[in-house]
Amino acid sequence: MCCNTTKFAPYFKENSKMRYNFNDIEKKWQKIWAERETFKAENNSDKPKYYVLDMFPYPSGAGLHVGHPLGYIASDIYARYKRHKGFNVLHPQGYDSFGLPAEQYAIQTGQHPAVTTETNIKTYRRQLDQIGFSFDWSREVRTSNPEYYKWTQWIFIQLFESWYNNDSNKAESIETLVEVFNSEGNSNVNAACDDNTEIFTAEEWNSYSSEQQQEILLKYRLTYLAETEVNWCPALGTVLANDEIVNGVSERGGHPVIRKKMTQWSMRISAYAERLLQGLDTIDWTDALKDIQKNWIGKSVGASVRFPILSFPKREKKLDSKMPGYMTGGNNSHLLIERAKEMRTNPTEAEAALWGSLRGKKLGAKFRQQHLINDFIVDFVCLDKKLIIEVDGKIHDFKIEEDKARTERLENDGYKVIRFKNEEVLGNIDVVLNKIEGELTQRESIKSEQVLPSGKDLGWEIEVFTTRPDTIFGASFMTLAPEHELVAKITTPEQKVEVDAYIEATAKRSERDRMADVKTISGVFTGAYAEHPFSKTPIPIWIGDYVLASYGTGAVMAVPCGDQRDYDFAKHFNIPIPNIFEGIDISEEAFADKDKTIIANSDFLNGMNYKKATKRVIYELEQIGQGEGKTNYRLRDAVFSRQRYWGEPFPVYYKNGLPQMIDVEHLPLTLPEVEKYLPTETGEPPLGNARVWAWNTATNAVVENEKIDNTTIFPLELNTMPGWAGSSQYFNRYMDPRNDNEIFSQEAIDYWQQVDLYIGGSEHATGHLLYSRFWQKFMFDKGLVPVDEFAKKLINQGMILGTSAILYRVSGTNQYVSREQKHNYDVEEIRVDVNLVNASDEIDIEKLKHWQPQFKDAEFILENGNYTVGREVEKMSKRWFNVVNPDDIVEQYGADSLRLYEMFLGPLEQYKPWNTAGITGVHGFLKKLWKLYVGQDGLNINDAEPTKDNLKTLHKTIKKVEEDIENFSFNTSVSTFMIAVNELTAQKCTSKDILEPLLVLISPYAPHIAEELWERLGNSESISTAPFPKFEEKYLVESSKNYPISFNGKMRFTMELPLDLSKDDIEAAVMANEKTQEQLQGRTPKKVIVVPGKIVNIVG
RNA sequence: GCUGAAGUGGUGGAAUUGGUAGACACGUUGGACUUAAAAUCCAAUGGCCAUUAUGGCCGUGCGGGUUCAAGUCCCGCCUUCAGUACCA
Repeated sequence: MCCNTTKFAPYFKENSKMRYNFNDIEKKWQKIWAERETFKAENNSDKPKYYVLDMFPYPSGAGLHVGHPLGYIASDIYARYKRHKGFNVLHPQGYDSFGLPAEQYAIQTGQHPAVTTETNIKTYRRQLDQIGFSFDWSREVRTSNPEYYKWTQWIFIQLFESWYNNDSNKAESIETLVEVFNSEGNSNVNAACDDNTEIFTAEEWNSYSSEQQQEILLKYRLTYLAETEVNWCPALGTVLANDEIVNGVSERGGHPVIRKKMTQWSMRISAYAERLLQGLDTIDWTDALKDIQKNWIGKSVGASVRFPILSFPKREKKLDSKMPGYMTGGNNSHLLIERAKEMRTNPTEAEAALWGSLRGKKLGAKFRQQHLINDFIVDFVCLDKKLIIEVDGKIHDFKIEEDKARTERLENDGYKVIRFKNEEVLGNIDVVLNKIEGELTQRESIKSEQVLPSGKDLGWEIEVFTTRPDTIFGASFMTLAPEHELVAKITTPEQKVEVDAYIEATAKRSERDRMADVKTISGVFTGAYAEHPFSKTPIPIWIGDYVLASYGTGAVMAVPCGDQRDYDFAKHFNIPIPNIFEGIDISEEAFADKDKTIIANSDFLNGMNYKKATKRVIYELEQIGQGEGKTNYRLRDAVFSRQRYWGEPFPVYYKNGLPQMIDVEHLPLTLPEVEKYLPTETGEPPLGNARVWAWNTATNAVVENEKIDNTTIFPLELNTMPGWAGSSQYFNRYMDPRNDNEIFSQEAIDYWQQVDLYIGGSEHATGHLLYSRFWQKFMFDKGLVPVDEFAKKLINQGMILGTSAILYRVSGTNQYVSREQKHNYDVEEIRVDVNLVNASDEIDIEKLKHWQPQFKDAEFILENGNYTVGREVEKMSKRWFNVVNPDDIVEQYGADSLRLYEMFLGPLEQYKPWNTAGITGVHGFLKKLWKLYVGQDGLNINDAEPTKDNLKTLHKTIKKVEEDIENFSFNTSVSTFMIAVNELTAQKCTSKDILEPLLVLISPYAPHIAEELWERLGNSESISTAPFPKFEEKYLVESSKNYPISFNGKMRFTMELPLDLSKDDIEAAVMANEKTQEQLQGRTPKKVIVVPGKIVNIVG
């Protein structure tokens, strides 16, 4: 035995070298590529540049599944192809390594997210390496590295220091804005800013305190602090962006989401709405993706119209109207007057705040403070309206009975008493003032009984946005969102109860309920009327929850004849539906087709079409000063704060509650250590747990929290940045990733310019891909990048889906029934590991019993001795147990097989279920390819002159593969390779002139086998930069064509004819053929169509 | 509802401007090799009807239309997927 082994060993060794030993070959070349840095890109080169980028992955604990590499393989093929075509190719890879899963894991285990992330990245790297990607790993970036997020923080500061000038249509330094404020105030500034920004003069600006100025500037900055209503997810303890919510629950984990008000950092992306829209026309992205972004930006063009509010209808007088004068004290006045004076000079904080807003008829009525009424001192009173305002401190909680008696007595005298708590006044004075204002308008003046307060006199008006100003004469009512600020002011006393009840009911309904319930029509009349700008007729004002406070002005002019919702609303509440369309029947439904509209019953708009009428009505509105043309966008500013640990810290500390930026030279501000990754007990973000998280402005260092003195040492921001922060400029950082002085050098960005080809999933359409475009445009405005779109071309690869395996458990038992019989039982679906199931959908019951304990004692109702599982195609996910790992495939078939197979599966953009059944096909192809080059005894290659057939096969392959790669049709080029190898094998081709160029064609797809065979052919340089073979038409030129001969369009037989025959000659030849006569059976054809080189069709 | 994409054998999918529908694979069936299995090779494979090699009919979601000729173009539907959703 021993001797035999020794004797045959050399033979086996030799033989194994001749086999397609993919595991050895792939390891060998991966090592060589890494050692020689074969794919390292230089920032300067004589070659033209090409930048191919993948969306970098989040390194999750589950590792790569077979879906991840799909896009990477496609981009790698393209990158390799471009190298063959003589380009200097940048093809980098990195990790989007901040994110929720690592943090969730940290919360559960206490493991620092950085540790988990590092482990996961190692796994990713190993998995990526074994697939043989041509990444330039020397440029790797990780968003969670301080050296990287230093620049994320830097961009944040740049945004903070900028405002958007709508006149120059670009972002500008905040300094330029301050200059304008100093010299002329803000009345001429045309900026993207908060809606509630007040107008001030230069004098006023200069009189403001530094804090007041900073507060005003925040309303202009491109990143700003604002109290916003956010999507709060209690389970995750964080705010979610709209695109992180799917069907009302969080995308991650599926937890419920509620609306909540919080102070948050926001990004003023809305300033860029129009440019984000226009820019789409300049880039080569798919229409599908552009449409998603267009919809998301949601531009609508129309007009803004202002409707004055009319007087309320008269109501009966109930109040006792004896004139009280201003001396309203009672018998004990002399005792109380001194006390009242004292209280006036020493008001509480809340009283002082409120008085500041009530004094000097600021609300349109005179108030007195600490005034005597009978034997009471009331805080504030408007004698004219007999309205008393009381501001209560904590002590009043214990004097409820006393207060009640006092209120009763005052009300008997005809006063109305409203009470506020200190916190209400200090917390949100606007709400308080709004309520007071509402009360004032509801109460009659005792001085003037005949003239009622009128909205028109007060200058109140409802502003609406409409896309159909041409239908303004069809407006028969108005609807306000229940949350609209005017609602409290204009509602008449008669309607108040009903309106309040409706508002309360709406507030209780969650977004989800509102969404689910689109059909129910609800609303309430406020009792108030607005005046039509042209007809001057009164229009009733309703509230209804179909109007959203967050879009437009939160108010609509309802034109029931032209809008179905308005129509339904009008029908439901019996509101008139005037018809303003010529010859259109609106008795059944509204008519919304604006292109077919001719306006009638509309005064000066009669007889006009939509376009003309719109133009005219806007002109008329401008003439009377009640409206103008306006464009609205659905795109909202993006909330940028997350109540999370594992994210970029904001380079921000707080001085007197106002945010201050840390100087750029002190970046990065690194994440502090915390003991717990959960929010603090007081509900602060996890960074609230950090003990060393204060900023010392003297030393410019992070110091212990105890040292905070608010003079030199200040608290730091506790929120962190969202996931998209780190991914919004990473593509530019790859150009110069190790630069510590700049985000990237001028030379680097000038050389690489922008991404030429970007490949990634379309699920990022309204997230990463929109935010990145926004930041790129900002960087462009700042002169930092040469182009304002970061990716010239974008391809969306489809997702590879899993095929889940489903067991059917009979309800309430531990019995499982096979698929065929499930309809006979009441069953629940249970997903199980797909690896337990064979290709015929039969499960291995023994393995299943060991898989999870619940199956140990389970009973199975079989069908023909087997248990067949149900199948469901869905997203690959750990929780569906349908994840297929690429490692096993690589182990069993090799990386080249995996690469080819993923491409062969179907068109790149298509969503497709993973199914390993076909992988033997491409693996067989590689073996066949190998055998074409390597025989039992060595290479099959020689210098034989190629035959005509050899050349024809090669050149048609060159042509097809080149076209396919340019069109990203990778699946068809795999077929083309198969055909080529099948043909060359049949031709017994051994010619080096054919087989060597063929390797270059295949190399982008299957680089390992190509490199190996390339080397065996005697090449010492890597195949990766070998020139792509040149296609030559002459080898494909044919002298004859096998014409399909069809009769009435149906192909019956074919006929070989020379290509240089004329039409007539072809016709003659075909007619002379006996098969033609057979088909015709004596009939004479009516017509013979001859398309030379294509087809012959005989009609008749 | 609106916007976009798609619908082709048992399966994944081909078909560049209208011009031989089903390339290339998988699977299945039969055969060769083998003690056997694997691997490999050969043949058949859209359906139906015939069968003497030859043939015939029907077929690209459904119904119409344009054309010598339609998977491809036009009109009207159906279904699936994705995005968005009371957006004024």
